[in-house]
Formats: sequence, structure tokens, C-alpha cells
Amino acid sequence: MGVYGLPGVGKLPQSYEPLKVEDWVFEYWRKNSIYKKVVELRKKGPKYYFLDGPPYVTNPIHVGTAWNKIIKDAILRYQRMRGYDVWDKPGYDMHGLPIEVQVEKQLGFKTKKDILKYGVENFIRVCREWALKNLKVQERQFRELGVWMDWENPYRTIDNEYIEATWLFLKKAEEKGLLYYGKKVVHWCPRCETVLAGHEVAQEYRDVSDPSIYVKFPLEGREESLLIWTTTPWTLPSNVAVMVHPNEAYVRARTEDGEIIIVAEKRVEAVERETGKRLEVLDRFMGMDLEGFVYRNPLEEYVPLQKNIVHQVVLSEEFVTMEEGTGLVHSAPGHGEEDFEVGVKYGLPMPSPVDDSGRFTEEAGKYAGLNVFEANKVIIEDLRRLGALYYEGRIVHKYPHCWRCKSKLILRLSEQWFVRMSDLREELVKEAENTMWTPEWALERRFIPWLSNAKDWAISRQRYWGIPLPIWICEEGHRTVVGSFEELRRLAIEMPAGEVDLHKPWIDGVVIRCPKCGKPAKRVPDVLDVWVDSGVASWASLGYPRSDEVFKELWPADLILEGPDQIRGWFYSLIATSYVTFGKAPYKRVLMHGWSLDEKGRAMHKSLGNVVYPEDVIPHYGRDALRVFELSNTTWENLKFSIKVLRSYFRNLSIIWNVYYFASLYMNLDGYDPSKYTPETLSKHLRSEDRWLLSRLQSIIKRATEEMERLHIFNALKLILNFLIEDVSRWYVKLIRRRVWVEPNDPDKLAAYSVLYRVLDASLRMLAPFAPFITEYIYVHMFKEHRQFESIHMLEWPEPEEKWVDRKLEEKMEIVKRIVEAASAARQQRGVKLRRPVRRVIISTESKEVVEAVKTYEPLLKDQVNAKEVVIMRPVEVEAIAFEPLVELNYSVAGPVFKSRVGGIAEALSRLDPKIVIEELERSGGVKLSVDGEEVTVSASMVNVKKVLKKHYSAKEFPMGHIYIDLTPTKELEAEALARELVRRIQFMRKELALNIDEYIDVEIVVPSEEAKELALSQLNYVSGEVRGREVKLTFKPEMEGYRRQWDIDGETYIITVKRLSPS
RNA sequence: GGGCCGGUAGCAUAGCCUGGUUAUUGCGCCCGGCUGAUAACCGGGAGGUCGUGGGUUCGAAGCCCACCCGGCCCA
Repeated sequence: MGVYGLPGVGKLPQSYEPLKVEDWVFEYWRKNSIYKKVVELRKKGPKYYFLDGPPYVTNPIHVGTAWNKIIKDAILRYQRMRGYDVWDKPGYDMHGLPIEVQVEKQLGFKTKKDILKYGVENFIRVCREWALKNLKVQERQFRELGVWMDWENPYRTIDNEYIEATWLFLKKAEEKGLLYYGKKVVHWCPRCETVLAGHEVAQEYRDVSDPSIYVKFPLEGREESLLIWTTTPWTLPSNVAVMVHPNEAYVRARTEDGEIIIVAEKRVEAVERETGKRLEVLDRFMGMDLEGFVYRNPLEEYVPLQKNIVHQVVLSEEFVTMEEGTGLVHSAPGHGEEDFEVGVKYGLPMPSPVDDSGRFTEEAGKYAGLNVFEANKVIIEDLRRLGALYYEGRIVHKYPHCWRCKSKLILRLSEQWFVRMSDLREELVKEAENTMWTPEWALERRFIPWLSNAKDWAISRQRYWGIPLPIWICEEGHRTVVGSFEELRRLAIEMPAGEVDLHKPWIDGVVIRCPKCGKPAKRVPDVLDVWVDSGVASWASLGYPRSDEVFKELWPADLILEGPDQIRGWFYSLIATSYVTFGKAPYKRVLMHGWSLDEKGRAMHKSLGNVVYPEDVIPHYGRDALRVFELSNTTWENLKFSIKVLRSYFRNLSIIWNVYYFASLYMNLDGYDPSKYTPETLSKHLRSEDRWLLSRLQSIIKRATEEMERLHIFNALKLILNFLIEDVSRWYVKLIRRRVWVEPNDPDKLAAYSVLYRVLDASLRMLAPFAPFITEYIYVHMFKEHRQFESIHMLEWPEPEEKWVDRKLEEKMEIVKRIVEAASAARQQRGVKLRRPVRRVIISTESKEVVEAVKTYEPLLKDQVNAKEVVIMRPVEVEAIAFEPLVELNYSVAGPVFKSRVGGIAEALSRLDPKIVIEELERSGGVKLSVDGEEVTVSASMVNVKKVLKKHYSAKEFPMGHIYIDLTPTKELEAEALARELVRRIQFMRKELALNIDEYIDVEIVVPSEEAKELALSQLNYVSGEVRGREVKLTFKPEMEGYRRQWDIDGETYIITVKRLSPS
């Protein structure tokens, strides 16, 4: 692409002010309907169905929610730049208990009865208003982040078409025989008075302190008792059995009180430890020997239902553990999931004498009317009085709570509607294996195990603000599941007047004719688990089944993308509903992102007060910095939200801004025309570093594209940022600075411009999906004139151009960088500034690569190390030039011979010219010295001859050799050094005067000495050229009027006066 | 109790799949430099039990085992 039109490059403001940039861009997008145009532009491209996971509309979004949508936005923008026609309908999850709870709180309700008093219709109206209000808040927040989705047309789970889509699922479940109404032990919230699904329960396990009691159940017709352990005394009135492990050893043991109890052998010690009571083991037998033993529940006299139950010992390998308790497990099938399974297996009775609000019913006799948790202590007291309590303690353990109202949950037998997911486990796993996940372990180690263990899905809730179950039941008990509104209309014999609203209470007014017997049928009162709502989104959001046009074209989704909580949430509910309905997974690809934590790595919680909202950071660093910070995080790892780190990304953006500002400044000044001067047209004038940068760009494009395709977007972003900052800003711009400072129309300069322009253009496009504001601003101000499009987001993601790839050149540059580093280290160790030119830099190496690299980049290297000459030598050659011999006395040999005179001899030796000493030694095997008037002869064995670096050399190692700098001073070098010092100070003063870059000045320099004057005079042309001086005078006394400053240069004082010429 | 992910300098991180010179980068700190992109930038330095312990190997940050800490999930 790239239809270049108008000449000239636009100019940017000097400093990056994110809020100004972003406000401007928002306004630009709005005024020019940019989003609509981008969508329109891609209409003909291949389809890309992205399915948005609907956020729950309770609270305003925080930086974690923001992260989710920002990742989505970056990927969608990328896909658009790749030419796809992206489906970007956002969604909102708007039903369910969380909203009901918040509304109840707002209205001051305590129980479900308050809702009935208030009126279901009114209550639902308030819930709807509440959801809509929050939707607006979230929508505004998402737009504020620069997220481009179809905000005008979101999918909402409360709309009639959407609701119908859930009906389809239930209809299919019914047709396939997967829907059933059954008794099951479920987690129940006594406050909300409804069942909760497994994934809802999972979210809220908290540490609580509960009783931990050991209870004796006397065996019928024997003297011993079974000892059981429980943390829920309130389930004892519902006990019907005790489970033991058939293949574990049990013992009869005498207690300190002389009673006999039965306990697992492996638990004896632990029980003794916890209760602090000794046990005397009498004999031992296997658990299976206990099967069928009958015992009495000590509470039977208080609890009428207990009287009709024959309590027995049953066997279970699965549920009896030797890890805790006594090895004998109290079993109440009405109040425990495992107990329930055993109850079914053995055909045990399943009392569950607890009502919806968690109070004991009449069946519980003495305890009727008591809240089960309050009943705990009453029951413990009763057991104590009856002599059945062996020990009472307390335990802190995890216990499930209601995820919305935080009440302690109870397990309770209840009749609910289920979808038989447990039958589909294997098929779901097979289907899931066909989907592609990033990271892979999320599929293999989290999702597949979850699917293989799928439980039947309790989809009914005894609540109000939800999708009413589309199930009607007639007097004969026949049930009809209605699959669409059309079908409902056909079957209805009574329908309320007014607008159709598939919520309660309107829908409850619909009476249908039973298709089986023709009798009237009424709807069951329950609503759907809200997870069904979002679960059907893959088709509901496409308007299916009311219309199948879009559905046929798009379904299944190309990508979904959510946090780890959705493995058993949405990732699951999507595939579950879809598999039941269509026998197929509704998505091809899943990207799982991490959890967002606070700076210290703790989860963000309202109660901890550590929640960060986008509004907290945007005013300081802007949206792009927030986005880039979040997008840089390894997507599937947790994001520690740190303002400090965010700030460093803001700085990165500032540097990038600076690069574009730099380019815009000079290109604009020179009227550079990027359509005329391109790397292709100036190919002959490209320097090695120009070709290097072009090659680097191709590598970056290639690798960034690969990373994007793998959904490793953080790697792509880091590559692009690093390229712009390290390669372009810190290296290339530094290299070309002098080239852009020459007068216009020099092809060498234009070549640099053409490369910089090419690189900045491609990089900006790659950065656009991540930082849409700053890139748009720069694009519109700097590049737009040469493009046919109004927005950078209408352009295409760059393609690598093979013709510019030169890996060798890139490798050679790495070597050059190492050399430059070593050279500046060598200067520094001798305190020689870079501004001071040196005679010669010698690179000592045996490596061919280094030789080639130096050859390729010689001018660059000379410039960067500021040397008159750069040469390569072999180590032996360097030795001859940069080293000189040094003769030292070998004390271990000379010491014993000369004793106390050794010090004087060493000194005398060091005063001699080493060359002569060596010659003498070679000739005669010894050298004569005169020490304190006495002549001594030092033999060859008494000295060490070494090679040391000459005084005027500094050396430093680099990975493939050594660098030697010849620092020998000369008049010319002195003069040049002084000139550069002067230039720098005059430039500084120009800057202080805020002169235009192209303005001319008069300069007067007061020099400290004749010598300095002479030096400066030889460089006067250079100085005036560099600082745009019309007239540059050297004097000994300040005379000229103007801006004056006194400077210290290497310990001498210079007074510089700068006079601005009247502006042209 | 079980599973998954993470643990690398004061802080934040790369490398781990596929073992191999002196462990990457940024922030901060110390010293120096540069200078018409400049509230930017460059060089040098200090700073590391690569969570701990064991194993495999000529060689382990990396592979294996156990444990500890953090986060998430399951029960």
C-alpha cells in the first residue's frame, strides 16, 4: 500500500502530553466517524468472529476488567489491519443474583418475603433499571480506554431475542433426554433462598471456625459405640448411616471412662492427640466385618423422623479416608454430596428437615424453627447431656459461602432442574481437544480435567431477576419445553395483554395447551442459572435462532479471550450449551489471560481497599501508557499493577514521541518529500547503517507478526518498543545526527531521511493496535498527507520486504556496537572526553568477522569513537606498537643475594632505559649498576622482563579482541577539542535564547591566553559553521553587546557573548 | 488435602520448551560523559545462595524428585 501524494512531512509538538493527544484523537475520531469508516473499509475482507465475554454489570470496571478489554481491542485492531472484517459486538451479562442482592440492599430488604411484599413486577423493574444504569457506566469506561467495539449494538442478556436463544438450548436438552427434574443435594444459600451451582460455590471458600465434635453412636445390642467425627452437628438429626472402609483395620478401644468405642486403627493416635484422652486398644478387625451393624442415633428421642430409621454401617472405599476424623464417617444423605451418593447406592432414607431459609422443619422435632447454625450448640448440649458427646473442640477450615451475600451455605436436598452433563463428559473432552488454547496448559491441565469431571448442571434458581424457565406443566404432569416465541404463541391459550416481555411476571401469565393431553399447562416458577445466559452467547449474540443469516456465516467463533476464572465459568458454559444444542464447540481458539493483582501481588478486593480503577491512572500517564503497560505483561500470567512500572512505559512512549518529533522537525524544515526520495530511489546513497536499520525493520516485522499470530501479543509489543527505543532512537538517530544537519538536498541526508521515514512509518503501524492514540496523532500530523486514509487504523500491518534483509549486516553492527562501547570505556578509564578527538584507535583481533564489520562500518566507527584513524591489527603487531618493555627486579632471586641493598638496586634498575638493559642482558648476561657509589652486577636470572602498555595508550577488552586508543596529544587535536567545547557552549546559549534552528548570530569569545587564541583561530571556520555564526571574533576583553556567559573549559575561563541578528 | 501457574539484584523482568564462555533488560543507586530530539540521552560501576534441598550430567537458572513461599482453582 502507500499511495504517496503530497510532498512535505508534518510537524509534531515538541513534548508528549498524553491527555492532549488523547482528547484530540477522541475528537478526531468522533468528528470524522473513523470507527465506522474502519468497519466499512474491511467489509469485503474475510470474516473474523470474535466473541466478547460479557462482563457482569454490577460494579464499575477496574484495571483488571480494563486489561481484558484492552487485550481484545489490541487483537481486533491487529486483525483489522490484517484485512479481516471483524465481528466486534460487545456483550453484557445483566441477570442474576448479584444484581438482585444489590437491589435488595438498596431497598433495605432482608429476606425473600420482602420482595414478595414489594411486588415481583416492581422488583424486576428496579433490577432492570439497575442493570441498564451500570451498563452505561461500563460502556463509558470501555470507550474511555479507546476500545473499539460496536458500542451502539451490544448484545444484552435481557433482550427477548436473547432470552429465546436460551430456550433453544433447553429445548434441545429436552429433545436429547438430558433435561431432568430431580432430587439432589445442592449448595443452598439460606439468605437468598436458592440453589447455587458448583462454579458459584467454588468462588467463595472462606476460613471459618466451626465445632469439631466426636460423637458416640451406640451399637444395637452391644456394649460398644461407633465413634464418629463431624464439623456440622446440625446434620446429626438427619444421620442415617455410618460409612467404614472395608479394607482398613478398626479397633475396639477402652476410653478413660471405661466405655468401649470403635475407631480406625490408623486414627487412634490422632484421636488421642486431638481429644487429649487415652485409648486402650482391645482388639482389631477389618472394616468389612462391621457391615450391616445397626446402631442408634442418640438424638432419636428429640427428632421424630429418626424413630423410623434403621441406622446401619455401610461400606465405602471412596469416601472414607484415614486422613481425618475417626475412620467412621457420619452419613446424612440429605445434607452431603457424598452421603447422597452412598444413600442412592444403598437405598437409604434421605431426610432433609431444613426449609428454604435454613431453619429446621417440624420433622426435626425439638429443633424445629431453629436456624441450623444456631442449632449446633443446642445439639452439642443435648449430646453432652445424653452422654453421647466424646469430645468437643473447634476447627478452623474452609467453608463455602454465598458469592454474593457472603452467607454460609448449607447442603440440602432439593428438587431442581438439571442438564445431564455428566453423560457428555467424554464427548466434551473430545470436542475441547479440537480447540486451540494459549497457553496450552490451560486446556490440557485445567480445562480437560474439569470437563472430565463435569457434574450435572443445576440450571434452576428460585429467584426473580433471570430468564424464566420455558417449561410448562399441565395437571397431568406432562411437561412442555418451549423452544421459541413462535412456538409459545402457537401453544398459548392465554397471554397477558401489553408488550411482550419474556421475564417474570409477564411470562407467568402465559398458559398453554398441553400438546400431549390438551389440558392447560402453567409455567414452572423458577428462573435460569445466569451462567446459562452467557453460555448461549455464541449464537444468542448473533441473533440466532430468530435469524440465521449471521449465524450461518460466522459461527463458531474464531476467538474468545477471558481470565482463568472462566475455565469453569464461561469457557465451560459456552461449550456445554453449544454441545447440547449443536454437538459442537462454539469457539476455535481460546486465549486465557491472568488475574490482576495489586502492587504487592495480592488480589484486588473492595474489602482490602486495593482496587485500582483506570480513572486513577489515566489523568497522570494517559490511556496509551496504561494499555502498553498492561499489554506488555505476559498475557496468561498475573498482572501486578504497579504505577512505577506503568510510569516507565510512559517514559518509553515519550522517547518514541521524541524520535518522531526529531524526524518531523528536520524533515519538515528541509521540505523532505518522502514520495520522491525513498530508499529505493536513493539506493546508491545508502550507508551501511541505513541498510542495517532497514534490515532490522524487516526482522522486527517478521518476528512481531509471528508473535501476533501465536497470540503472544506481549512479545510483539516488546519487540516493537525495543526496536524503536534501542535501534532507532538510541542508535540510528545518534548516528545520523550530523547527516541531517547539513544543508538541504544532499543525497546522503536524503538517504537517511528516506530510511528513517520508512522505518517510522512501518513501526507506527505496528504500534497502532497497542497504543491507538499516540499513533493516530502522530500519523495524522506527520504521515497522513502521503496516505489515502484518514486514520492509521485504516492502514495495513506491514509486510517484511525480503530485498532489505541482510542478516550479516545486522550481526556486524552488533560487533561495531561492542567496539564503540569498549572504546568509550577505554577513554573513560583515562578521563578523556568523547569530545576530544584522538589520533588513532587500534582494534586488535584475530577474528575475520570483526575485520569485516570494521570494514563495513568504518566511517561510522571513526565518527563514534571520534578518532582520526581506525585500524585493525593482529595482537602481535599491536604489541610492537602500543607496548614497551619493563624490567623489574625479581625479588625472590635478588633478595637473598643483595639482602638489605635490594631496595636501592631495584630503584636504580627502574631508572635505566629498559631497552638498553635488555640489550645488555642479552649481550653479557648481566647489567652493571651503581648503587650508593658501589657497583653491583644484576644477572639475567634476577630480573623479570615484561611488556606494558605505553603511557599514551588506553586499552579495553571486548568480546572478540582488544581496543587500544592512542592518546598522544597534538596541537591539531587540541584545537579541535577546544573548538568542540566552544561549539557546545555556544549551542547551549542559542538554546537559552530560544533561537530558531536556522537563525544566524554574531559571537565574541574572550580567550584566556595567546595560546588558546591560536588554537581557536585555526578552527574558526568550523565553529562559525556549526553555530550559524555570521561573525565570530576572538578577543581578550568583552566588547560586544549581547547575551553573555562565562564558561570554564578544562580549568580556563572563557567569556562568550552571543548576539542575535534581527529576525529575518 | 489435591491440581495448575509463578518464584531470577532494592524493585520489576528475559532466558527455561531445545542444558554449554562472564545470567538479560528496565527502574533506582554511585561515578563519568554527551548536547539544537535535551525535564531526553550515552558509558562505566556496585548490586545475584537464579525460592530451598537432593538427583541426573563432564557441565543445571534450565531436566527429574521433594519441600517452602505467592496467586489461582478443586475438595
